[in-house]
Amino acid sequence: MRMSVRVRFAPSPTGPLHIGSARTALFNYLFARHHGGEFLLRIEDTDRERSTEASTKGILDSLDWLGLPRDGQTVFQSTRQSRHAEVAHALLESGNAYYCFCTPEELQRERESARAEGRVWRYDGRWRDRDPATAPPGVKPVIRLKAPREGDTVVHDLVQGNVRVANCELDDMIILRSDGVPVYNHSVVVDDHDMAITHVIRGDDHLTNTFRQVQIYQAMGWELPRFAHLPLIHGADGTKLSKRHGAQFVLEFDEQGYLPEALCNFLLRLGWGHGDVEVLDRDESIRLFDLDGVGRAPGRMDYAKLMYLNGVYIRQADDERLAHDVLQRLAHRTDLALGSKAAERIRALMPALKERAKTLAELADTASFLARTPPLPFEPKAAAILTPEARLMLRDVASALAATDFSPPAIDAALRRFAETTGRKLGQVAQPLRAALTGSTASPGIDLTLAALGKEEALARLAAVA
RNA sequence: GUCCCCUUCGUCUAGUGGCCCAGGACACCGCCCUCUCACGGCGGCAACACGGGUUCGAAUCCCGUAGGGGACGCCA
Repeated sequence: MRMSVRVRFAPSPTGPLHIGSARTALFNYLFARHHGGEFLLRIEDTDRERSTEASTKGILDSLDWLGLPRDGQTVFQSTRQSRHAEVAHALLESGNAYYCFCTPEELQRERESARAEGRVWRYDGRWRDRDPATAPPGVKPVIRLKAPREGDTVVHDLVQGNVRVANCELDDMIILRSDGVPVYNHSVVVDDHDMAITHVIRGDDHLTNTFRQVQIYQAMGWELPRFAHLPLIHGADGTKLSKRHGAQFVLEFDEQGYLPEALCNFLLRLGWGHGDVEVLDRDESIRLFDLDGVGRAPGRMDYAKLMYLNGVYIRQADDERLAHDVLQRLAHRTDLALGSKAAERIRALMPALKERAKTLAELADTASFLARTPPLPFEPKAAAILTPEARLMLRDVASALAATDFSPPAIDAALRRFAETTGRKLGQVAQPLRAALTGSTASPGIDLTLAALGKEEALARLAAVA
């Protein structure tokens, strides 16, 4: 019988959801859906010092924004500490773990002097076989795993291949702290086992932890999950992604006007490939995604490519959705008159507006002229176009326009006729018009722009400059 | 320092011994379309890290070297 796939995303709530974590979540989600399995969320909040509820909420919000719904209840690791301790004691009883009475200070000292002499330091297992009765008084012990000292530990990684390390390189790890709180590497194993996780898909930074985790599975006689370690995401210069590289948290991308589907598409293609496919929607991603397409080298963040994809998705997006977002982004602007008329104009011009925007922020910006009242602020280039001659011409254009029903085809016909009869090129008419109407030198087609403004507003704007 | 991993155009990748003097996408540069800006179309620039093997034949297999990354906590 084949067990159905069960994966989990396990962030620690110590800050906003990072773009790298978002990709890990995405890959887990796609893998689960592709195989008809389940995608669970576990919040690893055992570090009480650094974990915050605000971070947990931020993670949930980020996952929702990305469109990654979870199956089942969210597991909070902190609620499972007694279970973790129970397993640690079971290991103690089966002889696979032991009490160690070394103090943190003692170990710290040894580590430092080893480092100073350029030696590698590992815990030597001095309490492995020592009688706890000989323990110094007043020292609360930790529990350490009695790890094998001979042979190798091997991880059969679905992405990285078979990775092997000699057991003599690994020391006896602490699984339960002296205060009874379990250690991460131990909690993870117990939780993954209890949650019946079949595939552990996580960042590459956990690969070396995996050896120690495997030792716990083996000591407990538990079946191993399959592991898949995803390469990390770096900044454009190949170093660890940080603030100076640009946005790095999921909700920052939201603020900057990226669509979740664009970010997901970008993240998927960073470190995963399937022939020549570049643009994949969610259904297609689920259909094609599998671990064998994941590369092994770390990827670099490429904001230009993200922006390109964002443009693709904006063009495909529903007009109403975009208009709604634009209105929200414009809501705080005090220089605009955001009434129902403005909203109507923005809706009307959205099909043309979205053709030329790469982000929602840019979309809002290019739509903002529709929500102004004359006199408009003019960009320098636009002001330069509005020469006295141009303004004079605009009077005649206005009366030609006034005679139409203000539908785009009628406007287009009237403008072409005007240009022809006055011996001008269409551009010589359209550009001054655009400047007067929008305050800018770039906008959607002049016929669409005029129609979206409506006859009354358009003529008022022309009158204001003529 | 020790251990582990990685290495195809600037970036993401296709490529699993002959189909590759290496394909696609983004970026960049030209041209076309055109009332502006975008979109779109056409074209261009540009890579198998290096050195040794194995083989009739290597981007693909093996070994070194170099560079990059990650892990080495009573953090997660």
